[in-house]
Amino acid sequence: MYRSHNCGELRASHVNTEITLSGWVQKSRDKGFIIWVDLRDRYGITQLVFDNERTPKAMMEEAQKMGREFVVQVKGTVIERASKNPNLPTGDIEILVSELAILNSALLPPFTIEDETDGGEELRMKYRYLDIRRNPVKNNLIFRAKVTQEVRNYLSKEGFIEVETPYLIKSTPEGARDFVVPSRMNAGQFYALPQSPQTFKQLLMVGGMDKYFQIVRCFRDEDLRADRQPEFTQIDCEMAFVEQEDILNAFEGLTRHLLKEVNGIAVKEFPRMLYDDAMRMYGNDKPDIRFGMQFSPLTPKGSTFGFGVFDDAELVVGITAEGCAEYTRKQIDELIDWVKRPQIGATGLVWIKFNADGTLSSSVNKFFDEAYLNHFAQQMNAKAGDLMLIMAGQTEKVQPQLSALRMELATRLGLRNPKEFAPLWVMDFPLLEWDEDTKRYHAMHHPFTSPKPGQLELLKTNPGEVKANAYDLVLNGNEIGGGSIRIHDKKTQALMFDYLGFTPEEAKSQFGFLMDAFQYGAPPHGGLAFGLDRLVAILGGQETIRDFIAFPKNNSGRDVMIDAPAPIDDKQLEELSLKLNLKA
RNA sequence: GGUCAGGUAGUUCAGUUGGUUAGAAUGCCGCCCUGUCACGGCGGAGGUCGCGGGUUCGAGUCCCGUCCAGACCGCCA
Repeated sequence: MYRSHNCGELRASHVNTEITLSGWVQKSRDKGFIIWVDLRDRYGITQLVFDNERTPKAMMEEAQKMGREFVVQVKGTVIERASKNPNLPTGDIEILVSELAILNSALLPPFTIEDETDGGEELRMKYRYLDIRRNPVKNNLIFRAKVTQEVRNYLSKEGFIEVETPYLIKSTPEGARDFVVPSRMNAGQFYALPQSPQTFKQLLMVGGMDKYFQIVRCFRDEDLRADRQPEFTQIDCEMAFVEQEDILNAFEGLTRHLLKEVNGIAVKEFPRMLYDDAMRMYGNDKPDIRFGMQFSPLTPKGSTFGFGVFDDAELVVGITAEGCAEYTRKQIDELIDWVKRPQIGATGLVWIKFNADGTLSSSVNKFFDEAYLNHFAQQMNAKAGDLMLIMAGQTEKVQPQLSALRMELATRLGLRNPKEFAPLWVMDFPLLEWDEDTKRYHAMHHPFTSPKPGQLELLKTNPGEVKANAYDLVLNGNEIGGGSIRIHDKKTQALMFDYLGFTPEEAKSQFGFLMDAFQYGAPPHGGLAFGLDRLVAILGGQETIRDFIAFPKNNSGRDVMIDAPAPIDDKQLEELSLKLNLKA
């Protein structure tokens, strides 16, 4: 038996108990006459004690040899400490060791195994197995397990069936780049790893599995970001015989359940917002509604502003930063520089201070007198002490720019409390999106999304105006889930492929299996998929998803621990009927 | 594909206008220490300044190239 207890559970009530513990040496403090060793496992730290009076000389020498991260087993007696440590749950006791076995020695770790490690990202990823010994990473993984457990609890209770769908499927040109896998038995042919189990879950609906879910890995061969991995996990769900309302209710229920069970928070509001309103009021299809600062469109007093920048603009819109009128010129200039950075790309930023004494001053005093500025202040609901920030230009440029500024200001003002959760449904997304590169419309969500009832005809005349039965679940300014009511009849699906520029032959060869299935009694259906990695990170109150993934990829899509991807040898290539064509 | 900021001791970093023997903290090693828990004291070891080329009397520092890693844009239905 390696252990009778773990390293986190012994208390004063265990004094005089004979116990066996196993774990890693966190640190030893050798005072010469006495040696304390912090023994660590997943559950906590327990202090071992060896001293000249009570420990045999040979064991004392053995104890002195133990370095960091040695794996040891001890038998001993729980004793009360002479000096207790209130910072440690086990701080009232220590173990007087009677038997010591070094189970394995350890090289000195390349970074310290502590909450505030001295290790950089790269080292931590190379030695991820050591990193996982650290509380922050370990606790994140445990937290993730809790979330997935509660997802299964809730959905199972609601009658959802967990079904696995294949990972080796077929490549399609729609959407993201596919990871492909060569087929040895079918020379010259390739599987693709799924970007999502979308078509399979729809086929499960045709198969009569009317409530399905799966916690499933998905793969997209696109460039990475801090919050984007080439393989990521979705909570994938689909339901048959449902309307949009049924789906919203079902997954609002799941989200409430998670917030309650995982975070102990009962969400009151679960508001819904139209996509058009989100864009108008927040310039963003995933607004963070933990704070206000809504967009205020500005209109001139008369027929024109008399200020070229505003008069020439498609949209003049501002946000009001409460209590920021005292920002210095330097602070405001810094904000202006911030929005002008290439990443944001704004051409400028107009500011108006509503001073505490009621006067108004601005960067555009030349063009607007105080009465005119007051007109703006009224339009923006500004009051004394507020700072108004205004952008003007093309709607599709100004909206994301001012939205970025809104988020940045909120971060600086401390309005984005990670312990506060504000979920939001954003609904009625456009069905199609114009793509400047290919000069054609693309499905904004995916090509299986159904248009709003009665809008099918509009596709012919005004495709950009067509709204879809599509919805996103937004939490604290992050899209954590998205879904739609699907098309479930062959005719509409064929029509959709036609509008998206597929020839009938292409549609048949790529998605014929789905349209065939629709001919055999496909029920109305719809669903939703949550991005689990991001959801877990947000529920955990953190920005980065990487530390909620046991073995993440780096910025270049590499696993630096196992050093993947890697070349394969010629024999393998030959088996796969592949020839490399590398540029020198 | 692009933009920005990086690569210096095991680790995290500093290094001025190009100028003597490249520093700090921490970790590591040794000795000491009668209750530590961020233990403490004294001493010590530890460097291909990512790599290659160039400018210069002289390069960690300037220039060019390259590799690696990071944030973002494009991309991600």
